[in-house]
Amino acid sequence: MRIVESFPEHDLTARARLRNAAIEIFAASGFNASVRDIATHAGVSAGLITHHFGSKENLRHECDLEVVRQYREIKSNGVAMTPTQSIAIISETNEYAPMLVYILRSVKDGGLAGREILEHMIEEAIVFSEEGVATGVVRPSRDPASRARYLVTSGLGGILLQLSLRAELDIGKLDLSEIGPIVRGIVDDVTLPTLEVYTEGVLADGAYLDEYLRVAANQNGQPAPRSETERKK
Amino acid sequence: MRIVESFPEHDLTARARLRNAAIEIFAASGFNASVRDIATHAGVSAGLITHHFGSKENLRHECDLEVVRQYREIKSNGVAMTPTQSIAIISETNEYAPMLVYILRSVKDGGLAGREILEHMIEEAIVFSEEGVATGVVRPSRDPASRARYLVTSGLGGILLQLSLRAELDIGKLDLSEIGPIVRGIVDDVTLPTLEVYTEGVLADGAYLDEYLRVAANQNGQPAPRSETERKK
DNA sequence: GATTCCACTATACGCATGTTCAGCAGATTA
DNA sequence: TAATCTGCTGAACATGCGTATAGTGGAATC
Repeated sequence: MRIVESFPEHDLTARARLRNAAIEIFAASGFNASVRDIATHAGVSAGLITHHFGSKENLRHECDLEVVRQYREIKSNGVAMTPTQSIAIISETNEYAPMLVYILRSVKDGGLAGREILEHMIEEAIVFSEEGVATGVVRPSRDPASRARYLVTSGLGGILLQLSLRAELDIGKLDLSEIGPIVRGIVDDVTLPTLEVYTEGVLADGAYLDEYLRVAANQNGQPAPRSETERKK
Repeated sequence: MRIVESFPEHDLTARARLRNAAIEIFAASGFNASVRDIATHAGVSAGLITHHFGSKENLRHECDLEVVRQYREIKSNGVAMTPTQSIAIISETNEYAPMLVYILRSVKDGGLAGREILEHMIEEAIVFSEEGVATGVVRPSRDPASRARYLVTSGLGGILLQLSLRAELDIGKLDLSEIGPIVRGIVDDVTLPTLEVYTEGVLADGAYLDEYLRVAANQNGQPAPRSETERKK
């Protein structure tokens, strides 16, 4: 007996193995990796990729979907937390390394998977912040959505930047087994200053914030409202 | 009469015009732009680039040097400030758009110019923080160097991430005249949450920080000291 | 005025890429 | 057993890339 619908059910098909090989190569070598490299790594010929996926772009798209699915699956078991913590936890399981690096690369250059996961993290941060405010752990904000977006993008962006400096993400191949220690090193370095800033702030008093609020209140149309309209689209 | 040493003095030489065209194209289209595109934009043939610079890599290197030089020149007039403020100020002058985007792109993919400028910003943040502590504007930190690095990388990384989302930095050409408004929009959106976090923090009390300090003090060798040794290299 | 020099162009070479296509081997079907 | 189907291969094609090279025209030098 044979399975007619080839793809959605069990993922032991050659097609799925090909896609997983692609995820690994994309993670290790970046999204400019050649289809020949992917095919070689999967032990098949280059033409088979076109045969199964039609084009490299389609293959990339299916990798995106699969990676997002994996991420959601992992995340569904745990509680909502800060992106730094999520990355730290995921980086502890070596099996997740390809997915993790794929995601980081995708976030960095604005890929579909990266956008999706980033927005997911922001949504997560919003509810996490609301809950924290309700239980008295987190301070309320004048603009909770903006703060959530800021905290997520700066947290994740900072890690990405440090990763660019430590791992040579952009040049040549990357040994996926090295990514765990590197990420954990970054998280370690970042934890103390993050906690300091999150609990004590950086500025000694509220002069700058008060000044900004005063200016923003006076000019009702510049620049705070501009940022609001821009945020909507 | 003719100038023998062609390059360092006044920058009206064809070679310099070629390099400036390269900076503009790299900024508009990314570092994968072809030498033919650069040559066309400069109104010359592709072979001339090889003739003057030897290789595309060398051209890129000279662009890096020039952009860093321009950045230092602009910065030398002003006071040290946070990277977000620096970017905001530079983004207000349209003339600087190519340099600004070139820098942002270079930081994003770990280029020489990006690394140099990032380290420069961190050094700047350290002295700025020291001065602030001395005058009572900035709170002292348990690890000032780590905090400076954290603040710079998260600030700049966050802007880069938001830029990836708003401008299609990675796909196709970018209209350099649009970058000013986009960057200013990002800065506007980020200013309030930044000021909030910097003056009030995010967490309501010091429980998490105290807990971290207690754990770090107990295990003298893990993980805080690890991060110290890693930071040194 | 003849010669040398040099910025510059046009063409072409070698290479890597994504994709196409004719064909093959083995399982399935008749 | 014969026919069919299909996952798969190997070679080839078109394209875009960085670079090498031969050649040209006009200025500088003698």
